[in-house]
Amino acid sequence: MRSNRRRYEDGCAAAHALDLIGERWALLVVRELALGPRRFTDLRAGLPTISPNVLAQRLDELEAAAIVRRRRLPPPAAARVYELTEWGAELEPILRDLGRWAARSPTLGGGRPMSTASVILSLRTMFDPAAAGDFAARVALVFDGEIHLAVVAGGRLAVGPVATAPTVDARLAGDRDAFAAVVYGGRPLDAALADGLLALAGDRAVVDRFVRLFPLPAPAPAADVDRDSPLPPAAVPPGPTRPTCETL
Amino acid sequence: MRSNRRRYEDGCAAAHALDLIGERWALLVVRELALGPRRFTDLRAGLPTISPNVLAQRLDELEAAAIVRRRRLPPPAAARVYELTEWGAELEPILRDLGRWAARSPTLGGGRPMSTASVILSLRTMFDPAAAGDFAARVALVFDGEIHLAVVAGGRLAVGPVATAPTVDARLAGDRDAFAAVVYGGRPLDAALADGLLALAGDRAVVDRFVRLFPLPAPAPAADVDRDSPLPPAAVPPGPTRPTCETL
DNA sequence: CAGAATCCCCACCGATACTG
DNA sequence: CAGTATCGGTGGGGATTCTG
Repeated sequence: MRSNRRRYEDGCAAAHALDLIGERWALLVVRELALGPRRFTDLRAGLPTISPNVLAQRLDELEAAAIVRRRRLPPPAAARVYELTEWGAELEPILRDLGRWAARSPTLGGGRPMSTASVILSLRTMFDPAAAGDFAARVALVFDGEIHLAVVAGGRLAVGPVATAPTVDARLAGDRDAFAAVVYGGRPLDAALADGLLALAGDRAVVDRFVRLFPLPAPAPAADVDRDSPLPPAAVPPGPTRPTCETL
Repeated sequence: MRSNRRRYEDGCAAAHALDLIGERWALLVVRELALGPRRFTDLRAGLPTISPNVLAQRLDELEAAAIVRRRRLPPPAAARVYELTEWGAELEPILRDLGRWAARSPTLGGGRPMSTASVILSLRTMFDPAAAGDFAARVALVFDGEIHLAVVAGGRLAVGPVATAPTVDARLAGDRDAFAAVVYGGRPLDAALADGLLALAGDRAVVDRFVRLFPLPAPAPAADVDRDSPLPPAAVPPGPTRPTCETL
């Protein structure tokens, strides 16, 4: 049954990549695993609308492709967890590039819920060194009790989960989506604090600065309404050939 | 009908990217357009197993997403062509990264046919500056009568279609897959020339060197046969947290 | 030749129920 | 908690046909 899996019979390596992670949900499972091992139920929580049978099938396929490894934790936490292999973890930059590209989509709509992994990875994706300058800070983000440490220094950002509460300049806890609305939706921090969706401890000025380090890029032009425009915005020589060697 | 398109209701930008280019065949259509405008029939030739209705639907969706633009060529070539928008063309680096990642797949199998676009893009993907050193050359690759010029200089490669025959050090014409077998399959050039699948003109030594500029990386470890390995190769602290801030 | 329309079929997906 | 079983819906594969 597994043998008649639908495949592109194409020698292109990118097509093979789609054979491995092109099925529905596959890349989002990778996203959910990007910050560390997760249990089956954790994955369901991060992907609220996936069916359990589909998730199980994707995990089987990703394991067969050597992207995901299945592991049983030693007692007493006798749980089964899934984690990325070293090679599978190399998909994270691609995931970031996809996110950075799609952030310019003219059809991107905001306001939809994000998983914790999405929020943390989006910070890695959208961090702007120019916006950071020589700003330096340590900020803790707490969502669903999970602590994530963000360290900004030297125009770089490192952010990810930590096991124990670190010493920080500020700590922001509460609702992921409220946090995303402040960082990406331009919602005032005061508003999120006022309705109790976020709670702040420590240096307020640091947080005010921190949430502005992740600017959204300007969207690309939307699709033209009238199709078959005889002349494109920039004149292009007719025909299927376009020299691309002008870079040398 | 088009309104209930299946979508991830997920605020993550990468999920939105998959809403746009995650459907089956979508990214391969982008691949076929990466080297310039193509007609419907050209696309079918590069994607031999796609159904025409599916291709038409993907083109509609990609156009609605502002990734593809539809254009009617002026007479006398009264043909309709599809081309990437500027924003759509920014998917090419992601396509390359995907190909470079998948080239390490333990389940990558060779020998399947590649479209012309795949072959040319694969050269951009797998070009190794270290292998090139200070080698410099101009090589023409002719597949199905389409001329592609590859220029190697200063540890860089530029390759793409050209309209008219350029002055080159060497010229290789014939079968795409035979060319791929020489570059990626380690097949001796002599064998391909002997079959008549490839024809060489100009400096043979240049071609011998050129085809070695695109080394395949070593594959990643395959999936472990015994699942639930209690201890992974490298000991990992149990639990869903893994600090990732050690880079600072 | 370009591409839209139609048919059938099946694999996949989604949802719910169920079980060790 | 970690999946499996089942069933209905749908989108894709493939073939064919039609039209400009």
